[in-house]
Amino acid sequence: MNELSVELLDQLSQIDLFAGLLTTEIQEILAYARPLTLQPDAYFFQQAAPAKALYILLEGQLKVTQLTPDGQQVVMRMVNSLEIFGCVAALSGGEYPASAQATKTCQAYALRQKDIQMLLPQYPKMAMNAFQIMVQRTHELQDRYRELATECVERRLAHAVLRLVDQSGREESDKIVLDMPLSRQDLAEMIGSTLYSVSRILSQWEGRGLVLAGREKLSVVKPDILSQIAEAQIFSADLKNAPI
Amino acid sequence: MNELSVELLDQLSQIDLFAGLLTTEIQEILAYARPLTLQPDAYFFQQAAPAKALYILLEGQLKVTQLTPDGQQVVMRMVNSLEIFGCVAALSGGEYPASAQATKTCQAYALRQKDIQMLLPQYPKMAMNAFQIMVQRTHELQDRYRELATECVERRLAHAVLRLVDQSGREESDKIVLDMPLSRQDLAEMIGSTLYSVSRILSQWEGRGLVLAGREKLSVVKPDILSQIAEAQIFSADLKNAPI
DNA sequence: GTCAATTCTTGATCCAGATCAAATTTTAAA
DNA sequence: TTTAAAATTTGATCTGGATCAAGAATTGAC
Repeated sequence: MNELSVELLDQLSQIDLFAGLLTTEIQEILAYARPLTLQPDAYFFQQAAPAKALYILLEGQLKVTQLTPDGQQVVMRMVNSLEIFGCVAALSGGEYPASAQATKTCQAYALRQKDIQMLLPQYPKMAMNAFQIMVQRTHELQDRYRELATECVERRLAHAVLRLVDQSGREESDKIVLDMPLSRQDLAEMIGSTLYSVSRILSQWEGRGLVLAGREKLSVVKPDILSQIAEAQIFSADLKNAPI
Repeated sequence: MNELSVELLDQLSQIDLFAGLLTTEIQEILAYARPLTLQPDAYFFQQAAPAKALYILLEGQLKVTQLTPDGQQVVMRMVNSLEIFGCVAALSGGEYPASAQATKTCQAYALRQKDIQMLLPQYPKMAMNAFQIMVQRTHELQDRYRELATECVERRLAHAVLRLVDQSGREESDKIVLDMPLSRQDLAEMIGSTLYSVSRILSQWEGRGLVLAGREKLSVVKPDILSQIAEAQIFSADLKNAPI
């Protein structure tokens, strides 16, 4: 349909789903895609809605969350540029198991389920990529599950922050800035804790010069120490009786 | 290679991975598979070993576990007859993210990674199935993650027991028997708790006539009440002050 | 600027469930 | 049958982190 710019195509070929495909093939596939823009806080889809489309995020950021029957929220995943989400829709078809809500202004492509079903057999390479992505996703989720089952809140928070740094950290001279609105509540929902516990730990980290925390802002000053906390080389508790 | 019996082929066609395939196709695929038998407690593969094969469980049962750096175990999944496991190996190739240990005598087929890579494009239907299975797996894992993040031990245990009932419960006249060695420790590892907490809850359930618990044995007498506990319709705590 | 709405901090308290410590029961092996 | 090993129960205690409560800081609207 629409002609895609060279830069855009260059971006698109970086998407895992399209790895190894020719740009002409990507164009053929995207002929079926519908572009859309969402403002922060808007939803791509809501939990339990019929899964109609898979999305490719071009620009922006969003979170995938599940709501429990009693209203608690759990953040399953943060999605960044050039990642796909709503994969369940791709084939299984049922309902979205979670909601997807923009945390920044988002530009994305939507691929309808019936188009995907038609396209996947036509582009086996893409099917393989999709499979690969799901395996990867399961793998990550397993790690987080183990983390939640066995690690204390401080370590889980360290892991979560480091993951965010990896995914969307912008390096400045003396720190790594997380360019997104990120409340204590958000962090708590990522690690299965409460905003109070997160606040306490961040305050303590800030006191030790590991991070800079503001209202819905966070920068990491010493990622290496954070890694040590995440990997249990060091406990904050150890510092209490540490020699000066 | 080997001729497969009619009964076996009938069983095999029930496997999700082979859904929609012709029995001749299944035979072609399984020509590449290597059959193997494992005694209880033996490992199909260990965590961090190079992922060389995907397995199809014909008969028996096993558990997929992750070990934390400090030696705690987490049960990621119980695998029953006609399910596949070690899917990571199928494509991504890296290392097994978990170990697979037989809990009963197991009969399985192993499909080597290189054979899978060759077969998948040849049988697009199978590739679709594999994808579907991974989506399903992710879905389940998400649910368990949310459960772990938000629910109390008693409810998580109820969920876990009901899942086991679904997967491998054998119905008797007055109860549903879980035909597998199942220690308090095993259950604890499935829900991210301790054997002490599990023991206390099972004792309490037994006192209320919901289950029959023995050494490495468990039967469910009132699955409906267990469902209510799992879904928080009822709390054990409520009973303390309940009218007689 | 002022005001109101959010978000965040921090102290105080509480509790589910982990940990510890002994029995006790079950099972299997000698 | 005796005995030892493993699994389980159950009481006692402890504690990480949730919950509650009350300000303080930040932000945006007017």
